[in-house]
Amino acid sequence: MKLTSKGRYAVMALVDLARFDNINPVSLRDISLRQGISLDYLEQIFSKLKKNQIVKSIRGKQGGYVLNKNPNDIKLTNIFHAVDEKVKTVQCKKESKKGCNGKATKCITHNLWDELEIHINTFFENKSLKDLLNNNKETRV
Amino acid sequence: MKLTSKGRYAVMALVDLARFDNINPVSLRDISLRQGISLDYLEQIFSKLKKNQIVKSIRGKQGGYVLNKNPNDIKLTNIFHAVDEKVKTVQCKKESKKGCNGKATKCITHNLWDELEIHINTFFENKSLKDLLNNNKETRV
DNA sequence: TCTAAACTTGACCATTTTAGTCAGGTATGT
DNA sequence: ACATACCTGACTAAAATGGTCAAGTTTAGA
Repeated sequence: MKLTSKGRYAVMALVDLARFDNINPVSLRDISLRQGISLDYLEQIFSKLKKNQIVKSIRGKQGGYVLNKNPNDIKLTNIFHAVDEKVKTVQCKKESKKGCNGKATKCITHNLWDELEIHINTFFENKSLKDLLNNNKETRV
Repeated sequence: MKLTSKGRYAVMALVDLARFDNINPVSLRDISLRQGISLDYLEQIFSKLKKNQIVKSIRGKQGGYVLNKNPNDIKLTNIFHAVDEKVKTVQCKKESKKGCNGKATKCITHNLWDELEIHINTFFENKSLKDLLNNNKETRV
């Protein structure tokens, strides 16, 4: 199981944004340069972040993006949800309470994968942008 | 981030195996039928499980596979490692202690991804086949 | 001894996902 | 008016996924 770069980039970009948006909006071009992420790709990502009210955009010259919430209120789970980075451990539909893979019974390890999904999502729910900013100030290894 | 079916199948197959290998070796054909997994695919998976000493094989008629260890000593992490299901959250090389993506400095969210990786791996290290067997007897929902 | 069941190995492949690129827009501060 | 920046959708090469297929070897049991 691996994290896609869409999710990774989204978080990187938002941390970058959070550090620089104190006064002026931050342009994607700047983020692109600082973080080494393709500008075109960033635009796709920010389009989704905007749809999910995580950032606001200011168009025109001197424009850019600004956080739309307090960094403390932006959890990893919100970011990942916005860019469709989701945790999937089971193939079977969630809705069909019993029966996986067209069988009459629940697959033998169903509970395990549910547990795993919860385990991972808990991590994402407890981690906010604020946490990452602090963490980064310490530049701890 | 999602679990691949190679990893999922490996665990399903081993739980199945653990339940039936008390007396005789279990054939992949049986597992295939019970779990609804392609026989050819199972063969690939068991070849790896065998290389990693998780199962033993008995060839010939009436042959099949048997666990090579106590279910309590087979952790999820062992199974996933055997079938190359690994948790990857960073693109950057582990070895290069400083510097991600060819940059001089660590990427801004590096610590986060490391934490996440540890968080997930901890789950895998603490879960054994034995746990899954018990869990399944209870048939809890 | 013959045969069928079962493991063994390696090549092959269609589909899907990923990680972008490209080409055009539109809005707005100076 | 023009440069800067956001906005949108189509497109695509490469990798990963989730298998299939073919051709073995081994061994129990009739």
